[in-house]
Amino acid sequence: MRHAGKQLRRSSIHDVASRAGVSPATVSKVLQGVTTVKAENVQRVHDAVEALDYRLDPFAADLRRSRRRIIGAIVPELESEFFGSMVTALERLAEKRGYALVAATSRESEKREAELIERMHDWRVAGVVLAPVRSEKGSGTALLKRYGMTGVLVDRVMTDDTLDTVSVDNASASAEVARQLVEAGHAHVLLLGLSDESIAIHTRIDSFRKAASQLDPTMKVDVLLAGGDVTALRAALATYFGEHKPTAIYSLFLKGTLVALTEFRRRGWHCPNDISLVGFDDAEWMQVTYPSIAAVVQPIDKMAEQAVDMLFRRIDGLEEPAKAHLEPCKVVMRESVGRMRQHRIEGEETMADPRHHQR
Amino acid sequence: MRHAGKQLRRSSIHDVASRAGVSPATVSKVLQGVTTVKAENVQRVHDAVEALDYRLDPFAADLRRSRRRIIGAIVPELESEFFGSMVTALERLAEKRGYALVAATSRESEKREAELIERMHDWRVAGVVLAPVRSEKGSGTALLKRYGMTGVLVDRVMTDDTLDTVSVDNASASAEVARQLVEAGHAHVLLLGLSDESIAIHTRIDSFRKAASQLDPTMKVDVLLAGGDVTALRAALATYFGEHKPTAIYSLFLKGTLVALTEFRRRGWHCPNDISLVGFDDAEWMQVTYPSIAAVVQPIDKMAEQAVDMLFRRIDGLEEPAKAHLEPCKVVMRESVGRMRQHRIEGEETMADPRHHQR
DNA sequence: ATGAAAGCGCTAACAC
DNA sequence: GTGTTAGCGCTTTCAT
Repeated sequence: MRHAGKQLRRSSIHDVASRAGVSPATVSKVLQGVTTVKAENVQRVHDAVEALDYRLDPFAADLRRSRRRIIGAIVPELESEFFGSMVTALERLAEKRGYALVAATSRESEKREAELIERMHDWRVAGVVLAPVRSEKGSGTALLKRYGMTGVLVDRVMTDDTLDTVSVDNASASAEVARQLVEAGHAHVLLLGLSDESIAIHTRIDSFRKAASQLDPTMKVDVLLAGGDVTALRAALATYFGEHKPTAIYSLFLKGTLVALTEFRRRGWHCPNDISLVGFDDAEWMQVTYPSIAAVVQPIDKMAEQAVDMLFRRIDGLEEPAKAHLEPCKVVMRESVGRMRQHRIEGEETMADPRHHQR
Repeated sequence: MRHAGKQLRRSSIHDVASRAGVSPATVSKVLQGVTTVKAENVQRVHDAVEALDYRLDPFAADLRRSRRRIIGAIVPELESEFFGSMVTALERLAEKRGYALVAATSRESEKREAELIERMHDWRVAGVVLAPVRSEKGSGTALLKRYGMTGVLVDRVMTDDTLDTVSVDNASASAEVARQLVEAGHAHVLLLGLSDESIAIHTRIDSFRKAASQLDPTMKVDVLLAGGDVTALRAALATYFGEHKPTAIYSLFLKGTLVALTEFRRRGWHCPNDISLVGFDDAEWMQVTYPSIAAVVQPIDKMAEQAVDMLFRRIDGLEEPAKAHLEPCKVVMRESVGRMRQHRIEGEETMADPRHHQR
């Protein structure tokens, strides 16, 4: 173990070889744990490695092997804990299999997503986990196919695909939200989302509708889908509240929950007194605020596990039709959802009268 | 542009060369924009590239050049928006200079941090941006030096270092918090943190103390530093409240703010009526909750810019003593901080009586 | 203006 | 058991 300053050239396998008095090939064998090397030479190599502070260049090795021990991850963003946790989990799982994970953010841009896929292709990654920007119709999955890359899609459901996908059981989750809202006596619910092409979002909407109308045919379900960004949604919600007053909001995604809370603040409304709120996506802060915010929690680690499993099955050469894996969510009701008085026993359509106290 | 299935071998520079009827060397020149190539051949090469869907293997190129166009980022975690935003910013900045960023999480483990530094070393990255685990005394910076790697530390102040560092002006920020708290009439403040070795935290404490005692010599400042993890802090805070009742808490880090909020909930306390709260680190949710939470906001993008600037200056060969860069924070007061009645005019030491309303 | 040759650091046949 | 040889895909003198 030698202290090194700024080295001009790092020692290579040749240096180790000559110091150990063997050939580079032997060093390579020792380093890979091939057992057919004479014990004495194994020792000499190890000594040389130690003396020279030698470390193998994995890229050079991979180059020769024509097979990169890297898997790529492309996520829309890293600013919210969902994808942060996702990447962390993927990293751990990939490393467990001897691969390094390189993550990149598409920053919600389809163009950048495409560039990143090309970069991963150029890097000859063994596989890529792609969390597509917004729509799963995106060019991303097409590119993956076009390049013959092995990949799996996460956080989006399958469309037509020849690609394995891992996502959350949106239908069941939404149905469960509907069930709980109906049971709590809510008769008018607003679903809040962005009008992207995402099938996931539409599944959330449709299953909510279906479940709700089954459990309470009279329930009124509004859907507010703003095009574009969060600002548009904020404006749309403000307008909506000018004319309607649902007893609960079911936000279809995390930012929607924030938008709802913002608008509540602006109007001086409080959960659950004035309105109830439950959102898709959980976050750490949601349980410490007052009121705590009800949420559909996605099993991030499970999704990551599934994704990496499927990916490596493909990397290992499995040939079989693409599968769409669905992981179940948990719906965690918290203080932001109030119970309405006697569900419609006297045909009443009055406003909230939660049993929960505010303060 | 040809549609490819699973390719057995991607076309290499040789394939392009032979298709274009030139040598690989010429292709390489064309690809690098060397101007001394005959226009006709330039065209032929481009045509061949197009026809074969050729893409250069950057790792092979880097290998030959003995210089990897990669910079590494090592962060403690990606689950909170701070480091997520940091990595996103670093990625953008690195790419602007033609480098790819590979990020990895040390998961708050010094051991893993060391392993990651070694991996970056093995990868021959051009430089690394390291956000050290907890203590900046960590082995991380030592390893960086030992390997002669060029790197910069972020989010931690300089200790003894021969390494450039970029951090936040903790002293000014804390002094400003003290000023605002004193001005709001607070006379007893609890500082809440983890007892890691971090100089940053101690700076925050010391400057708060100093500023506070200057502005109001009678102010009582308690400091609660729990060893280990967040659970320990939660317990310590619960105990502390058994005996003391400050009028405000200044949380020294994000998780502390969550712990404080948790404990407030458990006790049924509300901000700012029962107690005020301001925390180091801002988050998106803090402005939409009720009450909104006051926070010291760190200029993440600025820090990233500084870090990348310094890093590349070193990569480009600059030799000069390491510098410690300090970026100023903004202190954003929000509803969680209340104003106490007439600051001690009649020697009163009564509890909160905020002018802000709760609901 | 171009190409042959050498080589970045490594691995894998295949002889010996 | 071990070394020789021949690359992986690229760049870069250096002749021509």
